[in-house]
Amino acid sequence: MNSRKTEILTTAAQLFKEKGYSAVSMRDLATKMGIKAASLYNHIQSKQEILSTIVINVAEEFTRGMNSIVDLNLSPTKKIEAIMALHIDVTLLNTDALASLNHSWMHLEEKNLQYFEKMRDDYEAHFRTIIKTGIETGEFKNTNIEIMLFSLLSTLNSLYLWITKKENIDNQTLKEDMISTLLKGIVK
Amino acid sequence: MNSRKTEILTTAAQLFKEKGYSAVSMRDLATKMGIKAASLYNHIQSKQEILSTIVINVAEEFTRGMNSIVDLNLSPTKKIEAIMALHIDVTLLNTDALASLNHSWMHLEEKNLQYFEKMRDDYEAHFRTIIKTGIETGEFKNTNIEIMLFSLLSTLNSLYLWITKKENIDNQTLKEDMISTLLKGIVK
DNA sequence: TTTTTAAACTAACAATCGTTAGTTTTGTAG
DNA sequence: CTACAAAACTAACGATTGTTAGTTTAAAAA
Repeated sequence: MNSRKTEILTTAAQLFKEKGYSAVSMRDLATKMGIKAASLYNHIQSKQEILSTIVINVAEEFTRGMNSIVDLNLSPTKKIEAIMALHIDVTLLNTDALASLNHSWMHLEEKNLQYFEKMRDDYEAHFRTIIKTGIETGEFKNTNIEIMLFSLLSTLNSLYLWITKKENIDNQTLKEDMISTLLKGIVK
Repeated sequence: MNSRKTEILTTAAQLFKEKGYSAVSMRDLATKMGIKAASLYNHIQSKQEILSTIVINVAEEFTRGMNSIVDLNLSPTKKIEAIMALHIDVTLLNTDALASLNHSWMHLEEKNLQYFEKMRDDYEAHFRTIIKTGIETGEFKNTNIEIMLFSLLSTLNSLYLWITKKENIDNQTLKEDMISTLLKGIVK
């Protein structure tokens, strides 16, 4: 639809990735787009709207993905593999937005902040349930569940920092190697 | 030594953890300390000095730790276990500072920025060498080395986000379970 | 050619930023 | 009691912040 607005959002996401939301001024953003700061307001309502659009859209994408996976009739192992594929796919398509999701979400205002935190907590709860089920069925080791959850999530959440440096790895190999490393470890 | 300066640094680290360096004003910091912004300058030279002291100190601690481990006569597996112990110990003692190290390092000025990036790159290179040796000796699987490195590092770097929530886990159990999860995976 | 519309512009606003200068308060050592 | 030093204060600075109001430009529609 409004392609000029899309350009603003993608440019802002790039800048937010480099310096964070607060350190990027509307004049910085305008300069990068080759226009004046005031001109931005022909397309967007506020700086806050830029941030919330970037963060909420990609958060909703994760939420939709997780909700689909939860409903599938799969083993816990296969569900976790599906979650990893979700993260890799979403991260490859929204690398810069994921930097804002990870670093700048706390600058969302009241309403969107609550909405974001709800989605994040629900996501984590679904993930935790899948791991717990895997322990109960005997697929997973009986190690501390929070440590397992945290290890998987922090690696998946950090993907955006690293995924663009490895353009030589194809999507399928990346998924397979990440699944192997995270599920089965690195030692023989 | 100067205890008032130390109070400023720890208070600033708390605020930087919540909102990031750029979003914390000197007036915010002063208010949290119960004084006026101008009074801060009796103890510190600039806002930048606060950030660089916080970040560089803890970065140097990691550098010293890694340099010690590299020199030890240990197997790659044992060296990686030592690195994990290092991260857990440093993170427990400097939780707030690690938030700045992870989120606000890019606001360091020229000289300290280069110094920080050098330490970070050297740290990563040492880590990579240990993994590579482990693959060569047959201790580790022959999976993509960058994926292994990234998985381990991103989990260890994210510890600060999570470690304070788990005060019920004692240090030793935390180390053992993290070593198990990261080295041997979660599936049986 | 005239009209309309999207998207840029200039100029300015009130608020806030990091920081400095100079002064006052407070507690301790002589 | 006096003198001194540490650490607070008030007041203000020039720069930058997000944003608004009103105007001009450029291209498409009539």
